[in-house]
Amino acid sequence: MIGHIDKEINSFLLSLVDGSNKEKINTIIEKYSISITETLNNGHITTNVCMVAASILKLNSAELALKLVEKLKLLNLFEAVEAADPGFINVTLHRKDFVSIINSINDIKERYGESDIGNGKKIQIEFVSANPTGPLHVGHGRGAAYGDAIGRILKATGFIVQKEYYINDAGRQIDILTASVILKIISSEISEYFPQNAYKGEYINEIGKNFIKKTKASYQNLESVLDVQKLYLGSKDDDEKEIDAVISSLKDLNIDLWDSVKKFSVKEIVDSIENDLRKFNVSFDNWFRESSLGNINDNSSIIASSINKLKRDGHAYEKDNAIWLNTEISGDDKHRVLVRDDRRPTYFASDVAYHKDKIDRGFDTLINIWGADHHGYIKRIEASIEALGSKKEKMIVKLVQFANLYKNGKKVKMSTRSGDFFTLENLIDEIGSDASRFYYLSKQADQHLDFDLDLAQSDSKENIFYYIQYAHARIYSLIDKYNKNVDIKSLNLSSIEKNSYNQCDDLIHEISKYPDVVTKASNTLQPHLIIFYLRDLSQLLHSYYNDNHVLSESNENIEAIISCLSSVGVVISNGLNLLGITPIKKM
RNA sequence: GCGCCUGUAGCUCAGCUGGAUAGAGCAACUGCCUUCUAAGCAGUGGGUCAGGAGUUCGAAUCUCUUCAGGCGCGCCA
Repeated sequence: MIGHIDKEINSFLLSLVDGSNKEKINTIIEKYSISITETLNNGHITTNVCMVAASILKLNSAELALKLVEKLKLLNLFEAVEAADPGFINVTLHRKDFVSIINSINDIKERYGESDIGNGKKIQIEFVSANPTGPLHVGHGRGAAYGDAIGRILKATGFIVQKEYYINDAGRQIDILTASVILKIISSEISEYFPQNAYKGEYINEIGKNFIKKTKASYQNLESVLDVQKLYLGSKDDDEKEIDAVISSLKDLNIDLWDSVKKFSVKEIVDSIENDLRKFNVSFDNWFRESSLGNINDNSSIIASSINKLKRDGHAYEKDNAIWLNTEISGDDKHRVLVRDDRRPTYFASDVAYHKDKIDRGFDTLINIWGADHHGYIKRIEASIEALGSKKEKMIVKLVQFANLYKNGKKVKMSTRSGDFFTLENLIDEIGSDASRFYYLSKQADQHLDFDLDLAQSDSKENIFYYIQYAHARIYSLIDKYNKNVDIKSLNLSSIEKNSYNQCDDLIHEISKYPDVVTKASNTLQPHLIIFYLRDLSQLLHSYYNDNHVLSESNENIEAIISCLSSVGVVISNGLNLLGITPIKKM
């Protein structure tokens, strides 16, 4: 129906102007909206086109509205078409058309809400990408839930989506991890030495033990392969220098042991991260390793060729023995170092090469989901994208703010270095994957979130997660009670169609809004819109349920009601699925 | 100092590509379980949308400005 009106509006607009003003018409078409009304008081469909047109063409909006009303009436498609101040047009559908949404939903089920607005555009979403130096914590959980949800939403709206995890398996943090594991192995046998800046969590111990178990044949006696007396070269005055000294002496002492512990540790941690994410119902299509960008000294590597191209094109230059990138192109406030004066590349250099590689892989849009503390990093990456000859608009960075956990009314402390923290796995074990995802997504991603564990487990209406699930469960238990084997599509809708039963009208109106909600969530990358919509829909369902005793209605009414409630259930289920949450049928 | 985010009911938040009387939950008060799940429903009270100025037929929404809070500004990752 909206399609019909849209078409009519376009020809109406063209009739208002002569050929020279086509540009203004396009502006109007871009700006006006046509949508399902907020409440049934204003009919079923509304548009503000006359007000928008009036302001751009300097005409009177009320007069335009009257003209358009006449035109729409001539179509003979609607029950009523009315103008409302100061220029709204409200369309009331024939009852049969208004109700027909029930059958279409029951017909296409899980596809209701899907669209092709993405038009097959290829989008890549890179998220989580936590350093493989320890388990995922609750901060990572929010990015995981968010990235996965927008992946599902974009896919449902016609985009081709790839979800990618970038593994920082090269660089200093990994060296510290490797050193930590080796020192744990030694210290359990030989000495107690452990630098301040090494990783200390229990998981380091576990990795050490597993390494010994799996490789005891080749490294039976650690003392023979590693002369630990030489370890104490490091200066103990400076924590940073100390760990660096330990790293380089461990490498010098036995590079084979170093490499094999490094490989083993990264694998152990990546496996455990993948495992946690699986429990969280998050999967990735691709795991990209920083190490695959290659070595800066190898001219054929991605990282070297990226830097060489930047230098060739005059965007990167040498100064003070380092290589710098001019990032002013994007409004960054200073130039950034790509390669240090000791010829080691910075983290930024890897990221420049990584983004070049992503663009070379042919995506139309790259979505990066980063912790909000990285926002200062956006401009320099944009600059590198432009400098490499692409458009910075290709990349969209979505920032995810920190989440604070509260338990028994108190903030749960989190600190990574001490090794004592609340992991994502802890969270899932405590309240479940679905409730966790729900609360992570219940607020805009770029704003601080207070995550209340007690609320997420409580039995009250305040716990929106269960409020929505309860609505879904009520519908299915009612259908079961009516007839466990009912074929919904065979039910007769006539008593709602004939308006002899209209208590479901608010529900019907609400479910007809759902596709707009999904579209908006996709356009704005905001999954929380779906949560708030589902809460409103659930509220209408609970209210209806309380006021009406379905199974004591006439047979004809029951058939129509069950059919309608089933379509409501489909919508709740579809919405939850877009968030990666499994709808429940029994509480 | 510069950049980003935020300020809406006592509390936690929706609403922000401008649109119809500013919404919801909690808390307070009042009702509803012999009937399909009370993890529910109905009702009452509660607002200078931080302050000011501007653009507009129309501003919580856009612009400017002031105030308040958070975060970021490494040859760290």
